[in-house]
Amino acid sequence: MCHSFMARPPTPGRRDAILDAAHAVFARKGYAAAGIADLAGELGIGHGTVYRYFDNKRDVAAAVLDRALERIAAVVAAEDPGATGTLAAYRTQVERIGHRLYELFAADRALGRLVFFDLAAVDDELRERLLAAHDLFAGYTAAYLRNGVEKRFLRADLDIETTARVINGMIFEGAAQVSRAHDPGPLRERWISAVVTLLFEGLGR
Amino acid sequence: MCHSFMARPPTPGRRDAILDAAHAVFARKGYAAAGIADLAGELGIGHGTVYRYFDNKRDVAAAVLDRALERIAAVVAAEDPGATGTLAAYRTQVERIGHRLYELFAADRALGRLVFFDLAAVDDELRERLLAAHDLFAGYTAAYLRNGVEKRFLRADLDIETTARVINGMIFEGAAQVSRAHDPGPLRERWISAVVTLLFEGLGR
Amino acid sequence: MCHSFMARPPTPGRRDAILDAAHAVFARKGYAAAGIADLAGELGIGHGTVYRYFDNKRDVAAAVLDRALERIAAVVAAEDPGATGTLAAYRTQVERIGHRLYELFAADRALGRLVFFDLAAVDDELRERLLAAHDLFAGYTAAYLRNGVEKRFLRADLDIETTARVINGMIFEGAAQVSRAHDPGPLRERWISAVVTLLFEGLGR
Amino acid sequence: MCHSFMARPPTPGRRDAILDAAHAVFARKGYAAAGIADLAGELGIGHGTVYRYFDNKRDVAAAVLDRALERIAAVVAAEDPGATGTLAAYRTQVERIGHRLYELFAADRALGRLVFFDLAAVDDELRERLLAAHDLFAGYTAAYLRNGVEKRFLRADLDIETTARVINGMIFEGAAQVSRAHDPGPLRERWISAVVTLLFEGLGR
DNA sequence: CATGAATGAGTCTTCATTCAT
DNA sequence: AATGAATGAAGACTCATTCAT
Repeated sequence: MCHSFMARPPTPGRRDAILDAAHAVFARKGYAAAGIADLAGELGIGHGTVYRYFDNKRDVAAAVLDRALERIAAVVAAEDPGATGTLAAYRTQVERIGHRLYELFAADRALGRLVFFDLAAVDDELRERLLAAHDLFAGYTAAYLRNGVEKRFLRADLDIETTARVINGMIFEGAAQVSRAHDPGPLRERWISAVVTLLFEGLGR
Repeated sequence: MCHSFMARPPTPGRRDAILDAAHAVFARKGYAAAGIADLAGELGIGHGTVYRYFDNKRDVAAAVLDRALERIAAVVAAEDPGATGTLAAYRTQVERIGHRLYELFAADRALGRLVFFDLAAVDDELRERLLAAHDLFAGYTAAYLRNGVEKRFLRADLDIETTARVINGMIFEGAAQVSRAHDPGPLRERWISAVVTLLFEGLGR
Repeated sequence: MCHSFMARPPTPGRRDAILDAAHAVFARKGYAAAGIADLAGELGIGHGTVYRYFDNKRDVAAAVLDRALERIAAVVAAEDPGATGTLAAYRTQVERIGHRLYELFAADRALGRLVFFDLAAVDDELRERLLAAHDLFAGYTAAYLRNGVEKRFLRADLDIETTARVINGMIFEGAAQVSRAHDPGPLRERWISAVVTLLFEGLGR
Repeated sequence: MCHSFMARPPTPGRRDAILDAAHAVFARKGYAAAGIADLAGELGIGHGTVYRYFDNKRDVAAAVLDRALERIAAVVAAEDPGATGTLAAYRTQVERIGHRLYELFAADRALGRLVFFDLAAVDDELRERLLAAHDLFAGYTAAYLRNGVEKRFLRADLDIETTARVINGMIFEGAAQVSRAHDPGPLRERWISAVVTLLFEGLGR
């Protein structure tokens, strides 16, 4: 007998599976060139099914972006900004965060392309969401800096807000490079080393 | 001599006018949402006319990107990497470049959106072109660093290539911020100051 | 068994319906002047639907041509070239084929216009396909002639290949005339009679 | 001084030159695919110039068709239908016409493609013009047949009108074959021979 | 007369979205 | 819930034609 009148609940995990597929396909073909049929084809499901889990294509992109940003935020937020009390300890903390971040982008080559290139071009709202994440990340970095200033191991005259963004700019440019690289391994080490040297030792002799 | 039989020559500046319009429209609506008719409408010309100067929509975007990158390159390349012999002089040089760059992005608010968000998403080839420009800009910065190392006012153990990209990351993140800001004036000063402080004085006390 | 989750299957006969419509519309307006919207309008379907069954407009024309040629080939191939052993029997066979062929073109007035005028002008490849059909039809006619020569009721010195095409030329010119005629009835009889007289009795007294 | 106010007469021969170019280009690319710019490009003139000699593209095609049909008519009409008094003389006359006709199509390979394929598909009116030419040619052939019947060297019971078209069908199918052939030489001889044999000796033994 | 820059009507084609099954 | 057939809005692009020079 046919049970079509019973509302079957959404297939568990299907939403995530669609986001995984979208993550891969958007990164491979670009958002504009990727079709809903491509996402569905990647999963072997009917493309109408995508619309049971998302309102429209843009909605999928928004969710992909959100998930990507959450993964980055998880790395950034994993440390406690108030946990360090010395410059050396902060340096170690920065190195640790850097390693985890570059690990993330090295492990998922699609991530960088999505976050740095494709999804911000979808529409104004998504670009704002990306920029809001930048603000969030800058807030985290600022918290580290503020802690350092308060604990007196960082310069008292730092423009904390701006310096936080400066530092994030260095780091995310590095993430972008790691995403591009054929072999991200050596690049990652060099990048972290360059950032840390600059931050803690400066350019001059 | 009789010119009465000569056809109307290509309208001088028409190609540039189309690129100007495209620059504005792509930045306002985004590349995907902007139609050829929007570009033509902006200029009050027939949309078929656009196709006399460009092969297709993507070709317009490519030219817009190239022009944008050339304007940035002109700023980056305006200084002589070998011109400085002391750390103080180099610091002044960095401040000068920073001012000109932020001036550029402050004066043309569309520029940042195009270069940092929209045009890289058009297709693979444009993204590669943008990345090639990054490489080029990194090369310029590296030349400054190399000069400093040779002249002994910068640390001998610098990873020049990577540090160049780190520095560019800081600067271009700043340009992106200036592009976003409602009032870029104060932001620009703070940013340059933060970058310069970091480069030449470091985070620590 | 429960089929409630099955999508709607491809509408049976839809492809043929589109070809029927295209057959009519191409013959009425000509291939170039007919739009995909005309085909769809003829059927009361959305014009996007046409693209679910055909790659593009030219592809529709190719299928229309193939179907038309198959219908002609079915008539030409209905008889057995080796079935006759006397000149009189062959004459009867020729009359039978002629009747069926002219019947086909009289019943479907569009067929002649498509095959003789419109579809060969679509592009080189369709013209080649039409010429290949001519070759095929000439092969059939040649088989009849070869049978006649072998069975000694036709002249031994016939240039079979060329004569086959000569005969087909007569017949298809007749088909073209029948297609044009307002009332094909009498024309058909006169034509078959003229062809048969010429073939079996000659011009002279 | 500039004399642009004086109406300069049309460049002599320019109209024919355009028709020559159109003849070649239409045959090479097909009417639909050929642009006015292609015609002008072939001649090295501005494409606006074409409009000084023709109202529009279709008008060019019409003139090309007319010229082509006139060249064919000239061959068909070169003989005097009443000039022969015996079957043998008529046979010779037919051979002579055939040779000249195939000579025409062999010398100008474009002619067949234009007349048999491309130009009839331009629009209804051009197709009618082609069919009118067929009628005209049939009239000539009928005049030969009528002469033969009157002079008693052809069968009295001939359906002259229809037989004339049957014969023309044979001949023009031959012309189409000659147009297609890489080397029309041998084909031409075989074709004339086949037609003449059929007309004057028949298929049977 | 000759030119070719400009135009925009017209069409094909794509694909996100809907919805009957 | 799942499917994929159907839809049609939307837009890129072509090119015949016009007309200022």
